[in-house]
Amino acid sequence: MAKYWSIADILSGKAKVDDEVVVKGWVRTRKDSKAGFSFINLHDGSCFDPIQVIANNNLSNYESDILKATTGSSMAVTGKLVASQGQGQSFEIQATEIDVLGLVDDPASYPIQPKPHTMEFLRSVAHLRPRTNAIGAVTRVRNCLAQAIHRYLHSQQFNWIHTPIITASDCEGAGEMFRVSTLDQTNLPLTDKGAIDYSQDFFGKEAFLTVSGQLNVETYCLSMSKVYTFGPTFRAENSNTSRHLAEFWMVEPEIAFADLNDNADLAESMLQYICKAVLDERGDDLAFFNQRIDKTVIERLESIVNNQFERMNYSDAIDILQKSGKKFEFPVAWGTDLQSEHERYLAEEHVGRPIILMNYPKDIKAFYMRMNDDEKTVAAMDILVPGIGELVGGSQREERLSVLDSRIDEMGLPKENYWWYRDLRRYGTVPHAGFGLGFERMVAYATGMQNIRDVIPFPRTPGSAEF
RNA sequence: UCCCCCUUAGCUCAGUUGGUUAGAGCGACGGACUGUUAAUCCGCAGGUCCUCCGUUCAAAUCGGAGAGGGGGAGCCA
Repeated sequence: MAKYWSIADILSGKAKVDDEVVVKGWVRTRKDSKAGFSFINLHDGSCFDPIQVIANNNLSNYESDILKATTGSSMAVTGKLVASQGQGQSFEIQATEIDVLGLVDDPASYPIQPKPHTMEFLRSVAHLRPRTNAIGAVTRVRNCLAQAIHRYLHSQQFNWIHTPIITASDCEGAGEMFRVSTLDQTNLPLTDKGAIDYSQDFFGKEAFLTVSGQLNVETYCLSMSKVYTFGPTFRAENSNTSRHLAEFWMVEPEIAFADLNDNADLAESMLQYICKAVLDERGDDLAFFNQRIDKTVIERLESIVNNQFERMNYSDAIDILQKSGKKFEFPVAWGTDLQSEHERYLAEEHVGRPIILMNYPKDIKAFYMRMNDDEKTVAAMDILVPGIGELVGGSQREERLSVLDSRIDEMGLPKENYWWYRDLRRYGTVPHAGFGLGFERMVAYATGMQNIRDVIPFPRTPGSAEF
């Protein structure tokens, strides 16, 4: 029995010429030569390139099956690995047996035709789009990034904490939440006062999908020292942009005995590591992205790996924007949040590479961010990258109970909801910090894909949860 | 949530001032040629002009409503 190989292993030279091999996959193209054979480009997802199979017309099922195998058909091929006589590939398979497993019903209307498609169209056939070059390449880069994140953090002795998806604590405060309920929506139980009686719901109280694992992961940080979450998060914001999803993945490292600079160091080092991993491991896919999607992708990744990120205080950024002589649609003033156009100017024009903005005004940031000595700013940081904008958001956390309490009061938050979060400051508190990396934004940055809906298999956005 | 744009063949798009039988490229299919690889050449098929209502002698074209999609802004990751 010949060995079943992945196309990646064969094309990278792991099989020997003259070996008998088996490959299985889907037909990308088939061209028939009157010289008495067909060229079949077979793809199995293991790498960017398909392998070329030569099917002679003396195969018993040549007329009956092989000539019917159009683009998208599946087959198992047994044959001899040989050096290619043609150009464009080093190896090819001289087939001795081809088992056509599944034909394509109606080739004329098969959505994935051997021609360019728009991303908008491919979204409408999300169940078939992984068969395209672009989405296949995105899938491999996405996987490479995910594996690299785990590998990097593991090598730094981080523990991966599986924080909950369902949360019954109404204190995450990072955005609108999706409700989780098993109550009969057509016959809701009511309290004496006419409100919905959630005490009868599944958890005995209101429950939601998480918008961030940060508060939960902080609890493990204050025991395990270096931890992270990596999983899906949900925001019920009515955001309709190429950078937002209702369901997305987020990496949130949290480190104890650390300040904002340690936090920025970690984020920078992790981003450099994972970008290097993509450069090292996915050269085939990057070559495609660089040629067809965004001619600056490789250059951009190399620039991340080879350069230190620019670090800048919020206040200095305001100065730079005000002195830029640039006319912005929104005015620049200390104390207001930066607009997209401001972030773009800083990352794309002023420094031309990723920039870490630090120490924002306290009034535009969350309650848990650590108050600086000036009592005007907090130890927050955003990493802005050209083309995407905000890729990372993080902060040093407020570890002093009294300061945390006054921030909670100042923002009018219900202190009782935070009892367990406050306990962390009562029992052995330490300085700690962390950040969140939007995983899809990272994939978009690493591939040059312009719309975040094309870097996640099945995008969920307002009004759209098809498939 | 706000502003703008789009919807015509499997896909990408033309379609003039409202006027006879709605076109092209790609793809598919058939043929020629060919160790081809974004092949090339010839031919053929393919239409609920998003849906509904209205204006009109006449609507792909004008008006209204609805559905779907996209770009930008805000929110953020």
